[in-house]
Amino acid sequence: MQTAASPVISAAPKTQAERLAAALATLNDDQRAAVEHGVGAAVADDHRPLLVIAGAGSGKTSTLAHRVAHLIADGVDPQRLLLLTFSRRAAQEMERRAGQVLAKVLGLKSERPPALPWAGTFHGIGARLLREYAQQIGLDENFTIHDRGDAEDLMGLVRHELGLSSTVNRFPRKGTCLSIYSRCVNTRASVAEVLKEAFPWCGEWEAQLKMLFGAYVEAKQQQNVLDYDDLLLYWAEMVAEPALAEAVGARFDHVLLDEYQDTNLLQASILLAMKPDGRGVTVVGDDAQSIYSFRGATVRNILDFPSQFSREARVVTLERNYRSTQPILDVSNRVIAQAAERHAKTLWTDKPSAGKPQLVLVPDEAGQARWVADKVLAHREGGLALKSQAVLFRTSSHSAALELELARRNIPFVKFGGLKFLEASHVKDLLAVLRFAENPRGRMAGFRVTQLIPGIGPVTGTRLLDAMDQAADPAAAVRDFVPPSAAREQWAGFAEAYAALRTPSLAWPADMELAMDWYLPHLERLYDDTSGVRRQDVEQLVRLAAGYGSRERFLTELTLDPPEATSDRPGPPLLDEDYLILSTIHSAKGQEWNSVHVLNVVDGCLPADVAQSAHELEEERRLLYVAMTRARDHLHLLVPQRFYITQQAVRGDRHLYANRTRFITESDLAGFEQQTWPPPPVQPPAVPPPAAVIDLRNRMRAAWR
DNA sequence: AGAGAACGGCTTTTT
DNA sequence: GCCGTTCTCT
Repeated sequence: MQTAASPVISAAPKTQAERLAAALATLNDDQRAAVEHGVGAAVADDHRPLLVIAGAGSGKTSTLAHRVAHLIADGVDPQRLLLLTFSRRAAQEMERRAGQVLAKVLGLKSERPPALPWAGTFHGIGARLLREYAQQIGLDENFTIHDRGDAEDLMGLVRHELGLSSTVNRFPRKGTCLSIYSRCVNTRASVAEVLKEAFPWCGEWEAQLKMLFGAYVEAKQQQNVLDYDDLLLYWAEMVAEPALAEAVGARFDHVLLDEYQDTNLLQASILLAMKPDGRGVTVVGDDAQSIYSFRGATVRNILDFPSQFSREARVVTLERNYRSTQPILDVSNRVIAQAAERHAKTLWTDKPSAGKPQLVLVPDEAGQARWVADKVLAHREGGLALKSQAVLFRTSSHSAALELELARRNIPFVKFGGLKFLEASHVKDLLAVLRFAENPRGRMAGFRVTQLIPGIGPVTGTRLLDAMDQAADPAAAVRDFVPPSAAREQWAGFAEAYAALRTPSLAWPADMELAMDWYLPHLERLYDDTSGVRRQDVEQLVRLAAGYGSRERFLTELTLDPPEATSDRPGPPLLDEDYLILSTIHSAKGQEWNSVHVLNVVDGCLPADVAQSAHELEEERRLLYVAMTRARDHLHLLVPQRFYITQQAVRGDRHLYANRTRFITESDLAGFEQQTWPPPPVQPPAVPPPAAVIDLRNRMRAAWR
């Protein structure tokens, strides 16, 4: 993006105005329009909200970072700048990039550019604001946060207590119940509407579900816990009060939101309540990349944005792509061109092309794994670091065969998405100990901890929690509790550890050592065959703990932003080590690599066979589009022709003959270099069909009859 | 009665 | 590999 060397650039700019001009010169006209909107004396009276439609690879992050830097250089206090991103990783990246621009513009040498204290995810910022305003909204500021697993377990418990687990016709499972509840909250729709739209097979249970959700909400309140949805819901309800909306809104001069296409109605209502006239609001997104509707996100937010505020928004569209070659854009554009409703745009580039993307037919998943591993190594020979290559897939399990192949060939990799570190039961165990100390009223954590002690089962565990509900001093209640005789000895140790963890003078991360000392013997006993790796995870957690200021911060931030890669491989790779990226398409959002492989580009995988409605299928199309547009120079789509189904044990192993994804039509094929691997034999060997099949397997069985 | 072992069924994507 | 149910042992 650097402009051609010119005499003006050759001398370092002296004044801030010159440095600012130099920074802006690196942007194209549309990007510059987005960066400068309403900033600076000339246009300072333009208070329209700003919508930036940013196509894939159009320099969105750079544009947003420049805008942030520009605002700060113009005098906006970084404390008064709210930057909402989709993930914490994205927030950190934005802070880093804005910092770089700022350092240049302000002419900083060794001083650090100002930090962005209010950059984070919707959920993370929500948690911070709610703790700060807790007293004003009748919340106990020491609340703990339930992750998806905890929330499901609590839902399951309430479901059981209401007698819904023993219904004759099966009542929806706890995970389904939570999904329905969550969708109601995030889309602001009634149970009836959500059932009709998204869970038609649960339609008969509307009345019971409402009762269940009421009891679930009460249980959360009694235990002083919030779930993910509550972080948005309480925030939204808070700013629905005019006085609080005014107070919270006035803290921020500018609100910038990234990935707006993946926000839901609840999030849009928060934004609207905080900034009803849209002044200082910037949202950036691409409706063609909306892939989170299963979480309640709606493309309507971005489509309707221009007319939501009391002032009409200004719309800037970024269509020039700086990432991919034209042949990659051509096939990607064709995939998305079929989409039903969108802000129409066609990406273009002047980046020189390096041949067509490949569409590779392989016999099966094992062949796919071998082909990809070969190609990855070939690219590395050609000078591409492993880190600049990625393998993307729709579903976490799709990479299983590839992971085996990579391990076999000693190709290091890190996998993003799928099962998280935090979902491993031993990690949950240890965190539950800390959470139970942080919030003694939290029954999910408490219950989990009690079950670790031999001789304590569900009944005794519940009895303890009931006793603690009545008690003024939780540690004393634990100490005085009389467990069954089988658990007497273990109990004393637990009571001691719990009391230590509740000591107010305890200085983090000493808690972590205490909790680990108590937990490790239980880990050895519970997971004797796998305790080695699990122990490493626990140690990893202890190391992680030192990076946080307090127990509360550690628990909150870990829940809201869990480490993304699991460590069943040897720990996080060292920074200087090279490794291949494996990622679900969802987790690949916003990223780019020099070479991208997409696995299982077949009907049933992409689109996933669970996607049935027209609306769901459209989202699958966008997923493929997102995957393809991650590639800079090389794109390889893999089509295994046979697909083994091992999960349905009913009939043993079966395989299906798969078809190329329906999103790439016959006429789209011209855009690809098609390859079949292994190459068909030059002269097909004429193997005559056997006259009679000799059934060796039967002989083997017969030998024992 | 309550704890713990054993078995059968199912598995998208994530803050 | 995990969840929920059923079976068995103390």
